[in-house]
Amino acid sequence: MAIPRILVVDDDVEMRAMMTQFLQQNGSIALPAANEAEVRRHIDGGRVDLVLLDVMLGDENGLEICKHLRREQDVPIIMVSALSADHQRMEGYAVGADDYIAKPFNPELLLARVKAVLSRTRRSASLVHRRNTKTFQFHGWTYDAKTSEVLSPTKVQVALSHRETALLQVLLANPHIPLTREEIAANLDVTGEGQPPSEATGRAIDVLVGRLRNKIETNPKEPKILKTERGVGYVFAADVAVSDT
Amino acid sequence: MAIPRILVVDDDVEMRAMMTQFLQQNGSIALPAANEAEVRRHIDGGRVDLVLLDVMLGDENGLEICKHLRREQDVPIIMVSALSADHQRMEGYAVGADDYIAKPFNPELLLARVKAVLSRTRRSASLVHRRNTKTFQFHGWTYDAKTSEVLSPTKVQVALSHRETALLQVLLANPHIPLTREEIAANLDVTGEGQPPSEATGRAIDVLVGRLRNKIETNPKEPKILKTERGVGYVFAADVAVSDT
DNA sequence: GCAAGCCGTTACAACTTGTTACGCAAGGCT
DNA sequence: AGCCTTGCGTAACAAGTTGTAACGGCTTGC
Repeated sequence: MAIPRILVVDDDVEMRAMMTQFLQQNGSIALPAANEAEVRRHIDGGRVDLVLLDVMLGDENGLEICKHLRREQDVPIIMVSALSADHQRMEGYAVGADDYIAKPFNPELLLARVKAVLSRTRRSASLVHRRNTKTFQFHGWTYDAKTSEVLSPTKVQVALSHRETALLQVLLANPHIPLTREEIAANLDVTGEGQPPSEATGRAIDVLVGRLRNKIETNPKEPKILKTERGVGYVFAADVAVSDT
Repeated sequence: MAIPRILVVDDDVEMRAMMTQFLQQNGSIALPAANEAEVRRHIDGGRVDLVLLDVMLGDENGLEICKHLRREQDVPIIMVSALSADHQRMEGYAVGADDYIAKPFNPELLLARVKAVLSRTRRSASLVHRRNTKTFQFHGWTYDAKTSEVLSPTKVQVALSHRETALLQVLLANPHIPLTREEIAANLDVTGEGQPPSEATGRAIDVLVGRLRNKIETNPKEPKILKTERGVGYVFAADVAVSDT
């Protein structure tokens, strides 16, 4: 990320000065504010990556401001307050704060928590776009997670059904790790997005595995990729190379 | 989001039992683990939305595990520890933890912080996930996006197929807006997660609409909810109330 | 009114997918 | 070694899903 812009909201001038100065020394841009109007101006106007919001702001209330912000904004908010009782903290979380830090605090710790919230925001933002854009390669085969297409070593497309695709995804995510039928079933249903609420019972997984083998094993009688772990379950026994697209 | 799946990592059996039980009572799925191997197994295998990670795990170290996970995973991690000195907390944040909670802790506060981290993750992620936490009401009917369940005005569950559910979702997202067959088909495939790459041609949508009407219209011959827009397509003609879950 | 579309509906066929049953193979036990 | 129990592969089946096609009624414009 670029240099983070942090809005410091506190009506105590000294405290605000201390915090802004400290943040700036540690590589952030710190913007001061003392009331809701100023907060709003900054957020609506420029980019703000995180808000450090004091709870007691003269005749205004940080909790209220947080609640208002949450109604329309996803901006990360860390509440800062001398009110450190559990129920007061929980009130902060209840109105949508990402963290709640009691005063007085260790500035280094504040910085650590700011960084934690910022990196969680960043990681989550990039995740979604990446997740479905991967390509898996194993034993010459290719599985494209975006299109759910499977290509044989000779680059011929092979048609897999819903569940076969889901099974392959589960297996690809766990190469060389033996999975029980229960584990497979549970993850299959997750992939299926709740449509079939049936956590497949009986021998369904066995049959499914057999069908997948028929499609992706050169010799289904002697599986090289999807091996049986007697008494346990199944293993995806090939090395998997994952590449972003 | 669907029900959050939380991995509880602690080598103290009682503590782990307390935490898992509490989380489950509060609407999460809690998965127990006691060492890095088990953690890895769960994370690689199934979906895990958040990890509650104890620092002192017999001869293993939660900080190390956290560091390892962060090398390849974006999964949210909350460290839990009896080590509550500032430098110990900061060590937790330094290895990539999203939060650091000192033992002993108030379970309610733990829950609040878990929720805070999860919702930060969710907010930063995408609308797609958010969409699945809602309940839609129209004409006495209820559609729960989480479970894909449909309840009739008399609260009897009605079974919809994959595509019928997908169709209903598309319509619910566009109340009172006439949609062409092409628009519907395109959105159906998005919902279907790329499995059937067929952008349903011909009269498929008509038939699908007919089938859905048979299930959710009091009198399918005279549709009050899913109306036909002659020469255009179809409209979801009921008011929709959306509520978060 | 009448013809041309447009739409509802039924019938059908292709697929998918879980269940059952049968037979073979792998280990364990004596 | 030989037998026996248990687990696994798979073929056959049944239930359900979903797109296509065809027929007939209804609307619309002339």
